[in-house]
Amino acid sequence: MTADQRNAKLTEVAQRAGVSIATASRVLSGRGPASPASREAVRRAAADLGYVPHPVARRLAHGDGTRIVFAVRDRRTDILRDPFVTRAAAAMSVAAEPDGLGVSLRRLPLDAAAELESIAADRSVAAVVLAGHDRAMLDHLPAALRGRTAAIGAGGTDVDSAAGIGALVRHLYATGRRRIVLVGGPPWVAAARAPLHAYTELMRSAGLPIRVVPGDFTAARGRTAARIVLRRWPDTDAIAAVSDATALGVLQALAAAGLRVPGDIAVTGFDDIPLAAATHPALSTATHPVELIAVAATRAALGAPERGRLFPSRPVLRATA
Amino acid sequence: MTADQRNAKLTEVAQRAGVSIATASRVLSGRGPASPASREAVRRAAADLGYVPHPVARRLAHGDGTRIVFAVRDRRTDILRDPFVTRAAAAMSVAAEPDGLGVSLRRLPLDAAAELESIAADRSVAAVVLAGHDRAMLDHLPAALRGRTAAIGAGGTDVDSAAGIGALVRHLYATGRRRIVLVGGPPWVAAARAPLHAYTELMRSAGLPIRVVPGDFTAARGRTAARIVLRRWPDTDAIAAVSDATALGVLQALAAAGLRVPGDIAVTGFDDIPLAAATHPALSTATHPVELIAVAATRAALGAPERGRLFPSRPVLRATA
DNA sequence: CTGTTAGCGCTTTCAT
DNA sequence: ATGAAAGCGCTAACAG
Repeated sequence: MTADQRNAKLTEVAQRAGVSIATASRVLSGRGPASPASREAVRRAAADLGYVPHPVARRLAHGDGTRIVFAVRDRRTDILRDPFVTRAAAAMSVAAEPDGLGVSLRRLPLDAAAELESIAADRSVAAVVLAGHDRAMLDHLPAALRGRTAAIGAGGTDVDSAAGIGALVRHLYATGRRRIVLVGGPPWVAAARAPLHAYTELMRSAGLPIRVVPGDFTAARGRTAARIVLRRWPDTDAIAAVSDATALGVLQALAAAGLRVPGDIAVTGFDDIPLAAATHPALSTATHPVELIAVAATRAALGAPERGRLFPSRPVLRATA
Repeated sequence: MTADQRNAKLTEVAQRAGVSIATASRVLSGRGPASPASREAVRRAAADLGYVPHPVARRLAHGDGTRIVFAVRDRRTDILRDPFVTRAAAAMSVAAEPDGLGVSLRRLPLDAAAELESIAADRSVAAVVLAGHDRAMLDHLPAALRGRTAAIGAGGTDVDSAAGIGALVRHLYATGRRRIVLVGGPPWVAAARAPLHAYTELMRSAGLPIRVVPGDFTAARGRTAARIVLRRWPDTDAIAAVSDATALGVLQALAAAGLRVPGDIAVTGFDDIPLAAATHPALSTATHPVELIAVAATRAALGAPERGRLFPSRPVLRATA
């Protein structure tokens, strides 16, 4: 590999291989026919010259974009700093790297019609990954985005949160808890429906009271929610939150209220964030393979076949329940 | 704004405005002269057609890339899932979005010469942001990368960790601690030098023993480090870690050893991660504006003037010290 | 100030 | 199987 100063271009490779630029292109891009002979010649020439194709030129000729937009719908303006979002975005940035694609992060307001329209019109966008969406959003996607959009959450690639939360609630029940409160997700997020449904069904079939406080996945909301719970249902003996951050907020508020965990009240989270194991008492929760999901969604957005896969969630029982 | 089906191209805008494509380009790209008259005509035509420039074509003509590579040098293979990295990457993804640039994440081995060379040869790369680097790396940057590379950490954009750690150590001293151990960063990271130096100087000038255990910013290493400390220097009355994750690991190990914090041993972290406030006891630490730093580095890599800025770190005293 | 004319580097018909 | 040539959409010398 005779490393060259300036990057060689396709013309030079073709010249050196003694073929036309068209043939060189066919060989190097892997599309179209080429005789074994010229195939070999081009390969060697490219290697000799240390040829690196120009991805931008390639994409322009193809007519496709150079970046993946991860668009997160949320009312919180700081949602793009949320650990779930940053983890997913980072995983996407890793997954798309080999393709020469970068990822851009955008927040979408609850009504995102206009934003989606402008994203669709931006020719630098290769694909879009959505999160925090509702059904309407998925159904009214701009035509130009169809076929190159994937969603994380309900209707797309998601964690099997129903199974995860279900397992935790069942565990709470099995360990004697009967007044179990769910601190759920935001009502306007489609993905919040599944765990809520799982909880509701379990409680109903066990003949137990259904007690739900809506949340927003934050620790701050967890603190507030816990206070609401204590005031509204003083006999509560377990709180299941749909996010670890929320659960930690709950733990704080309970401690401040002088309650012992799990003695007085058991607490569970969801996500199994790294720090869930590092707190006192260590949090019982269920796994959430965010990175795997983000990568799957990215591939789906880029046209990979399998869509709408549900990733398993496994309960991790530590000290709080 | 007569929204059009297909994206209009510059030719059509020029045609509609009654000027040449060159003039239209000059007006729309903002470079080069143009009479107020044609300026206005082009603007209006573009608006009428809902013209959105083709960023990829633009970049090809300009000869510059379409993505920012955030390259993190570390021996840990899972470094790209580290909260610091994901936070920084996400912030960069937000910052670069308006420019139509995406970000890609890559891990670099300790000796990254070859990788940097290949990044330099990749024409899709607009700029590079480095982290976890050492001096040699910065000095031997491929020529093609000079002028479009910025670093997070020593020699680049960084938090003033010396001031932050210094303030915490001084606080420990002021509250009566005399056997203060530092759990530092990895020796092969340039950015780990500053806090170590700050600690060492303070201890030396106070006539106190210098006790350092190298770390790697992880909670696991914090646990190990704490055990080492207890064995090696049983009289230790304070442990200052250079990362919150590490400090949490330290807290765990101390709790497991039956020691009370801050009664027996005070503990401080660094970063002020959101969960630092949510643990029991709440962690005393110092702020680390990761997002601001990442954005500044991104701009620097893209050619903004100001480089090598140091961002302030403010102590946040909670319960552990 | 403005239009003409080459590119930017690669892909892809369309003949041969 | 292969080459010539026409784009992909925009930018930037270079004359006027």
